[in-house]
Amino acid sequence: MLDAKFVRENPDAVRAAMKSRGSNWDVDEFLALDEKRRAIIPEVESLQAQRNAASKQIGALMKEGKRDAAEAAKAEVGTIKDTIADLDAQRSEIDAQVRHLLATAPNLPDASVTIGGGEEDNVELKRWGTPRDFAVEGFEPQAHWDLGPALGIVDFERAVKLAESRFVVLSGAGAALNRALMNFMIDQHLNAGYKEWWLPVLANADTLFGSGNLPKFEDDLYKTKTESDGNALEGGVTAGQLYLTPTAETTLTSLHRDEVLEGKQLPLRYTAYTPCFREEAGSAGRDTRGMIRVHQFDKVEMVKLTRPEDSFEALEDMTQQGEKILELLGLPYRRIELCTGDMGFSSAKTYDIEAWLPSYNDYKEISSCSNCVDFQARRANLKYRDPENFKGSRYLHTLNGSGQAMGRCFAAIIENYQNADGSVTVPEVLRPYMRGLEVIR
RNA sequence: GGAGAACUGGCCGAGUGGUUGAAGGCGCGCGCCUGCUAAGCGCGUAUACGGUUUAGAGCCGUAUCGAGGGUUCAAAUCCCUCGUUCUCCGCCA
Repeated sequence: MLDAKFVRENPDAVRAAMKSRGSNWDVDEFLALDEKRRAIIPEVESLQAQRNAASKQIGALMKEGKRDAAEAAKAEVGTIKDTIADLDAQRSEIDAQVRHLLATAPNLPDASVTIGGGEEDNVELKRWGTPRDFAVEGFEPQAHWDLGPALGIVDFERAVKLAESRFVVLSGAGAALNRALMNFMIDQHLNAGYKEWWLPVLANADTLFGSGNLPKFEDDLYKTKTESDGNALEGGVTAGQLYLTPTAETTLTSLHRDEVLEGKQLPLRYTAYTPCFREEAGSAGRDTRGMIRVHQFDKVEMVKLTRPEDSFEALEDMTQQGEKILELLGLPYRRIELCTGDMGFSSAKTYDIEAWLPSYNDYKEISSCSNCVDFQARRANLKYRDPENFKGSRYLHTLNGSGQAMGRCFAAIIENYQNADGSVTVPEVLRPYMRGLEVIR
């Protein structure tokens, strides 16, 4: 969420930022509502002050036994009361509108981010590793959606039988490889000082609001209830509604929601494995084959809570931590800095890590690391205090990054490590996690 | 899923319609006293928003006693709905 005060005082900067993102968020609508709101507040409050003072007097008169005087005063206050009720109604209407507007405003891109319209304007920052030249090796590489089923470790058909399309079943060495990836990744993060968590994969509306998934992206989420099940509450949220989490970012970031942390505790570095659930409602027809875009996938997530002044350095560290996983797995990758037009809703700056995928003959996103600065902190009320440096409490900064998306990593491994005979060599770092298995055949 | 009890400031805890933003205690901060330690004494100790101010401090106002709504001139106190916790019952990996 943006700081209302900042928007009020820097409307041109916000306008430019929204434009750079390709967002049609209406700064002027906000300013108009904000002005109305700020006009009505003193009015209501001074009337309330009058009422409170008069009520006190009535109390005093009653005590003195002056009943008639008290009754007269009551009648007088009655008219004030009506005016207050009227203004109050106006205020809560405007408040709701302001809240909704602020809740649907995307974060402001950091000044360092390249201005651009979309994917084509992203900036490649580095490459690591060299993709294998299968032509030199004399065979045509198979895509993971052919290779996996051929090896009997990936089964799309049975996934459809059990659920529907865009689900995956893994078996035998495939299931083991997936589990190995999870343990390998988490161990790497533990070595780097992250703390491991195990989390619910159903979360409530407050949690999804804090991360920025609600209210704008409800269509991307699986829900436990339909609208007709319960009482509709304010904000269109169904009573008792839970959502399948699209990423552990949502829950990891909300762990300290409505808490005030001690500055000494920061930075907090958290990691968690969870399955992730996405409707992919808007992605019909994209990446329809294989396990690149599915409704349920596994991910090991990293989240950091930092002091504001440390967050951009923390983003570099976190991105490197994500890259380290791919380096240890021997997967060629490149790092992309997303331009303003391609960044996610909550992010001020995002690096994507893309792994080489022979089936796409291209790099494909496997990780996304973002600094959300105080955007999620404001939504989730995440604060810290540091009495030696300032009075009271301040919003901290939140960061999140995949480390890594296990399904896409799985695909990258079997494609990049495939052999001419259709077998797949297990990356060395994973063998200890697979009871020593060297080759999947 | 059913029944009962509870939910007050950092913590404990008083408070069933009228100077209660909230007694008292603990904790914490500042000061005093005491030749160490311990004890004692005094003062202070919520947050958000709005106004005032160049800014801060200060001052004024409003809101906040689980959340939301209602009754009333006036609600921590009365009513309704919801949430959470605890106890008992049911079900269950």
